Amino acid sequence: MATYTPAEAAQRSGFTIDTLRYYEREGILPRVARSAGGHRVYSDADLSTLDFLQCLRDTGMPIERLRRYGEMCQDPATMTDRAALLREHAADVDAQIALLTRRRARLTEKIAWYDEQIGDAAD
Amino acid sequence: MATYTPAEAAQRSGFTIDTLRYYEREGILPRVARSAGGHRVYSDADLSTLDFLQCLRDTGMPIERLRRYGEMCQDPATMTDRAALLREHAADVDAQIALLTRRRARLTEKIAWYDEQIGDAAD
DNA sequence: CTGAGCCCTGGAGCGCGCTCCAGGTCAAGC
DNA sequence: GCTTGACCTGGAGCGCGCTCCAGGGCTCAG
Repeated sequence: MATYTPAEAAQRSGFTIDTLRYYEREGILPRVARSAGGHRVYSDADLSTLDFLQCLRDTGMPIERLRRYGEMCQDPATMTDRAALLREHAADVDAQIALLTRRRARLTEKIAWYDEQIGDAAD
Repeated sequence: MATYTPAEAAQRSGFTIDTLRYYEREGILPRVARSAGGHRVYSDADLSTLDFLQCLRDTGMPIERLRRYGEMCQDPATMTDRAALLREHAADVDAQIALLTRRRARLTEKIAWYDEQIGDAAD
């Protein structure tokens, strides 16, 4: 089991050191292990948690919901609830993708319209 | 050509009255016509502009970029630039959709994992 | 043992995109 | 004409998600 300094954890996770501290303060990330002197020592498990958190953030899950998920992860009896939360979130993501796709089509139309205008002007 | 009060424009566009004023102040929306007493009078053209702005906002175009697009729309000589801006934005939207789709797959995996855990526990 | 560079904590500050407020003007039904 | 409610302007405030800072402690190469 490898361990990582805050700087390493930041680099590998893609979050900044400040964000890692912030997530820990907010209870999103479980309390990270410490060295004798109080410095954080990240484990592989922490990194994989961070990796999944990145996925949730990328898909627009708000901090407050992330916090609830993080809390539930502390209690093994909450698996069903966690799965439910993720299923709900997945539905949100589907809606996002659907909206974005519709809007994207709109952009295509508008671009085509511009191209037409530009073409006409060239005549 | 129908006209609309601020309240009607807000309701039809889906933006709030405050947001409409804000967009106008920021130069995103061209200066809206006024009544003798100084009240805004929105036209069908304004509403269709707003509708397209909604599309750009929904796809995450930042205010500053919106402002530049709005400015360019004042000048008919900028069609090519506008088309270029939209093409760039469309590429961003494609990237967003692609990322979201990848993350969505990740969620599916995680949910499946939870379901497996829950199933095992039930035995 | 020392110095340079990480890291610590608590709390303030920031950028975005609105949202709200005070204090006053306009519009329209009665 | 008066009242009621929508609207005006300029500017302050807010919620989110970080990001930065001061003032100090840890660590490790030399």
